[in-house]
Amino acid sequence: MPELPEVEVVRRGLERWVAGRRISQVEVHHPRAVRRHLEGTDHFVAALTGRTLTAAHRRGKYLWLPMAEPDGAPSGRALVAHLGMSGQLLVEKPDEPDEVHLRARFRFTDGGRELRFVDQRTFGGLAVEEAPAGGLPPRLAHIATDPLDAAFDVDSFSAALRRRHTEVKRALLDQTLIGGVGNIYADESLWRARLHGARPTDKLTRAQVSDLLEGVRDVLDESLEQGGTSFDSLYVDVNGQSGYFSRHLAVYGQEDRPCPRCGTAVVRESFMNRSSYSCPQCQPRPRVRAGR
DNA sequence: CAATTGACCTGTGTGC
DNA sequence: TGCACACAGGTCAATT
Repeated sequence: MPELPEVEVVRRGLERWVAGRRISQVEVHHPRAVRRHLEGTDHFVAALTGRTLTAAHRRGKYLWLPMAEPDGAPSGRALVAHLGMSGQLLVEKPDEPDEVHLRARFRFTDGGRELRFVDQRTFGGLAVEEAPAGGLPPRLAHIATDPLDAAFDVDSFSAALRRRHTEVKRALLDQTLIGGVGNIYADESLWRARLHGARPTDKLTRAQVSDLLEGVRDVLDESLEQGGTSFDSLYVDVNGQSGYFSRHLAVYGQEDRPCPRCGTAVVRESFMNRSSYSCPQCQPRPRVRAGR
């Protein structure tokens, strides 16, 4: 599934292959793909047709592409995309056969490769949103910056984290606190920081928060390196999975396999309706759990 | 107001 | 062979 590094790879691909091109035609093949565009499918199509996509930006796992009017003036709006769990943005020759789960297609006035949104499970989606020139769309304002962003503020993150009364894994997954961290990176970061996900955030020391943040930063950096290996291809691909998943995961999906640090068997626990993986030796459960 | 839970979705794998 | 069901999990509305 697309995680932050894969989304960043997609952003780079869009920047390279799509930015600067003018849309000639838009097809929506599944209404659910544009459900976040509240004015409806027709409005979505009309808002994009004839406009130029001028750039590609990312905030957490969200992407947005600002648009320009036919005369070149900024339109004050942007195409916003979220890949959900199975979404892909592909740049393909027009004669490539349609994918089974093709949800939307964008053709361009240059007659070149088209942009396709393919999404098996339709958790992802597209919308046209207000977006001030050079700024963040207000609809994405609640998404916090990520540690790869120059604007990320370590001190305010640390303070916010320790002000919370919740478990540390919940906090890592809370996009209003830190952007871009999903289930996989949360588990990997916690393992690196030797913290169990159920540790209460308000009891974390400054040093533990610092270790945790370093873990997040390292795992994002390393996986971006992996996911980045294929971004030179013509496809704006989401399959960064191959390299990263097989080689770099210490605990995620590694139930019963030895912890790379101490050899203890990794355990899987159910948490927030999803799986959590950890090393019971390196990441002991807290004695007093967060909550009430 | 902060924390937490459930709905949304479909392909894949497993057990009976 | 076919069926039922668990699982994957990001986001947001609804609820506590």
